[in-house]
Amino acid sequence: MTTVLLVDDHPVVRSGLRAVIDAGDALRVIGEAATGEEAITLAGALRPDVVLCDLRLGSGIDGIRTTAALRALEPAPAVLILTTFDRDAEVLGAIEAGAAGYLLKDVDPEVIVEGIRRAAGGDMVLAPDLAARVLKGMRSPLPRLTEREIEVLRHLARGSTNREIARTLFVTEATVKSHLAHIFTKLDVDSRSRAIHVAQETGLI
Amino acid sequence: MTTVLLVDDHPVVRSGLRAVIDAGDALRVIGEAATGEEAITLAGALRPDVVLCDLRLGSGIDGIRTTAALRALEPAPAVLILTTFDRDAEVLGAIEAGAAGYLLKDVDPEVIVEGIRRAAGGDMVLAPDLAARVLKGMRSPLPRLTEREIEVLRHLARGSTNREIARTLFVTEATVKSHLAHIFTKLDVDSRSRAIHVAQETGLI
DNA sequence: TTCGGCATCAGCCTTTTGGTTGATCCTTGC
DNA sequence: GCAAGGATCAACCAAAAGGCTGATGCCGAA
Repeated sequence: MTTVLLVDDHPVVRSGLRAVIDAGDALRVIGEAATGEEAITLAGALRPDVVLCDLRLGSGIDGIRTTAALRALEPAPAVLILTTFDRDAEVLGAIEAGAAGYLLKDVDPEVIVEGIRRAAGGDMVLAPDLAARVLKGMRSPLPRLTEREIEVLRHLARGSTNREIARTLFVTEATVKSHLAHIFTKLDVDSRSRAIHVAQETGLI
Repeated sequence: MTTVLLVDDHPVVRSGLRAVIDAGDALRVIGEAATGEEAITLAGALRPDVVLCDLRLGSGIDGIRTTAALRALEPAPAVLILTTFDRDAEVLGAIEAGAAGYLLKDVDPEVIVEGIRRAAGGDMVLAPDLAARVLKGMRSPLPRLTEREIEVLRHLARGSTNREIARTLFVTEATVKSHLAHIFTKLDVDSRSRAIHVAQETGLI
């Protein structure tokens, strides 16, 4: 019997997953968590074979950080990411954090069950096109942004001006412009609006 | 016995809702639809008392249009909107389309069951702060944008420059700037980035 | 028909952004 | 220790964006 811990901030989704998973004989849900913190605690106590974890967990730590923390446990559960969109940045981030793969939320129940069984068996569970990229060692077409750049990007997406960003980050406008120039180059755009768009499209923020 | 039709493009969410709703004695799920079109067909055939409908339905018509079509049926089911965010524009749009209210997906199962029961009884089901605005006859605090302005806003959100927007809409940059000035005034912002942010926050686009 | 809202455009001016180049200081890895 | 990458800053220039005022044509409601 493969044991499963569910992590999703929506009770309804948890109920649905539980119904789907417990329907068969091979899998059993042994716990539910609404937040990443809770998931880590519960996983330590319950020692599930597989953790099925939503990428977005409302407030608190996100699915990627949760994955990293879960994989640091001993024994480490297989972590399967549940997501609505197969956005490059986040999914690949989760895989880099040690996830065994991801499932799209809009697939049929059987696919979810099958995915969990494969993850428990040590397989990678990925959509074909993404699997190809991962196996070829390519990260997403988007270069990595540094932490600071992501931070600036977030402020950008809130509509902040360079001056505002500079003030909040306690740096000069020159520094902000420098970060932005790097961000633009990496994202291959030439305006803040388009940077915001690309960042949102790719799940960078 | 109150009958319920579920409309959500995610099978897992439907399973969860079914489990939650069928758990009690008062409600019974009599059908599930993955799209708005399917929902309208099924509602006509099954005549549910309440339709629980996700606001976002992937491809095809959205929750608002679905609501409008459902309310045009005879007899019309009570339509309860399911959503992740209580974004003004969309939720109010759904209510204008005849929805009996909305439920946030992250509430507890009991709240959902209670909401369905109240909707079946003809009540409005709204979060307190929004209820206040609706009852006071106020639409959202945001002024209405014209169609053209929304159109410009959409291009804006894709990161287009004024020149690009002008070209695609076959007008001059002066016109685009004029529309933008109106948009900025109405949204109470002073930059395109912030306009994008506000528009996304409020579900305007 | 007159008025208001909407879409269209123009000119002028200031501010903000973006491009470029180059520099310093730190940390980390080899 | 040195190279590489990252964060920080500066100065200069060109382009884009934004603020303001005002004008025209169209349409529908009062």
